[in-house]
Amino acid sequence: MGFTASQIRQDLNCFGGFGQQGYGYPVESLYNEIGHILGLDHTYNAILIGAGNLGKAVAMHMSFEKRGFRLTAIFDNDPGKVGTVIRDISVSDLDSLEQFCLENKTDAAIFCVPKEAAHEIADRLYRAGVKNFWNFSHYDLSVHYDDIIVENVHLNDSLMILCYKISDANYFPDDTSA
Amino acid sequence: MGFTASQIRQDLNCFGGFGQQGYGYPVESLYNEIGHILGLDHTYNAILIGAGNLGKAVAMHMSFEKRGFRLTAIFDNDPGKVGTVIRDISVSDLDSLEQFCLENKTDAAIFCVPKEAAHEIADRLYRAGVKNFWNFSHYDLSVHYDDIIVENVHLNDSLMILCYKISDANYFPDDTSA
DNA sequence: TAGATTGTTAATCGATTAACAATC
DNA sequence: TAGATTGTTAATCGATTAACAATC
Repeated sequence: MGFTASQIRQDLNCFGGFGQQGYGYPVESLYNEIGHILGLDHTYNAILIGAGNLGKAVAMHMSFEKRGFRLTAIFDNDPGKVGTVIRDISVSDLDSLEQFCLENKTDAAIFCVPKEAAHEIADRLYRAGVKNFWNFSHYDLSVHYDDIIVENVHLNDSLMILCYKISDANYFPDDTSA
Repeated sequence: MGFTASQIRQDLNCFGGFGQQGYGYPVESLYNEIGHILGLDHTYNAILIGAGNLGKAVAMHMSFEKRGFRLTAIFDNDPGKVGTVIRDISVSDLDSLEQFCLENKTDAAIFCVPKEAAHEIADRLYRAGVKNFWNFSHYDLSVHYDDIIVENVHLNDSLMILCYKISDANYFPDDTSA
């Protein structure tokens, strides 16, 4: 993966000693330990906001259980989508968001809404007590709150990075630094 | 955004001096300069491989023109998808991939295929001369080639990072380092 | 002139790498 | 014992921050 042996040892030792000098690391138990450090053995309840193409893709293709989550509900404000079933979950009306959060422990929100709707819906989630976000919207959620946890997936940034890599390689064809 | 003034100045000066001492930076021309540095004023031709939910979401919601790209074709191996239209582009059969690349300059591939198909299709693209990838597949394309450019969007990693952030915050509630 | 802001050098900080003892 | 591999300290490297001259 391009890491040095030294780096691996340093990084692991931030969390403890997992190997045995002269013998090596026990692969399976180290794998499990890393999963434990990451918190993958939790089961955080997550709700999906937005059942468009992106929301659908995320709902259908992610192995939430392997990553410490469980998808408990899907919300959309489009009446045409409410009631449709995605991966065994019936899409609920966004109006019932607060009620659902009141009745069901909700640890995180997967945020697949257009930029225009982001601020308002984020606000509703925050007031309903949901403060952890997997944010696919092109919107900086951290602007308004300092006690939320956000992991951003900003595809525009990613695409611009690709553009830069291609352009840079074209200008400096022999540069192998990338 | 959490950067210091010093860092902004240092970073900009990697590419030149864009401001005027005592006066400031001209916002609009600096914005354009950054776009130029990133290569956003290019028009790279990109093809989308995979017209599933994720591929559809990417095709429909990304402003390719603003990011230096133009979507020129969409391919899928599912006969049920071939011929359907996504954002004015008719989905082509994956069999015609090589022929298309032969007849149309193709700079990059947006790679929305399942892990199982990734290696084979990446190989076909490489042999057809496509060596720049926006990679949504859970597959490490750089394993086989050292002369390709890859920008990865690995959603599993992102979700595990969120899981870690939540778990870490729960263990150390007063730690503001995140 | 005084205040403000960039360009650029120097100082600081943190992460990566190297080295080596401890251990199998 | 010899070879190999981790744990841990020290050295190196690079990035961030601070400082200040140049300039409006």
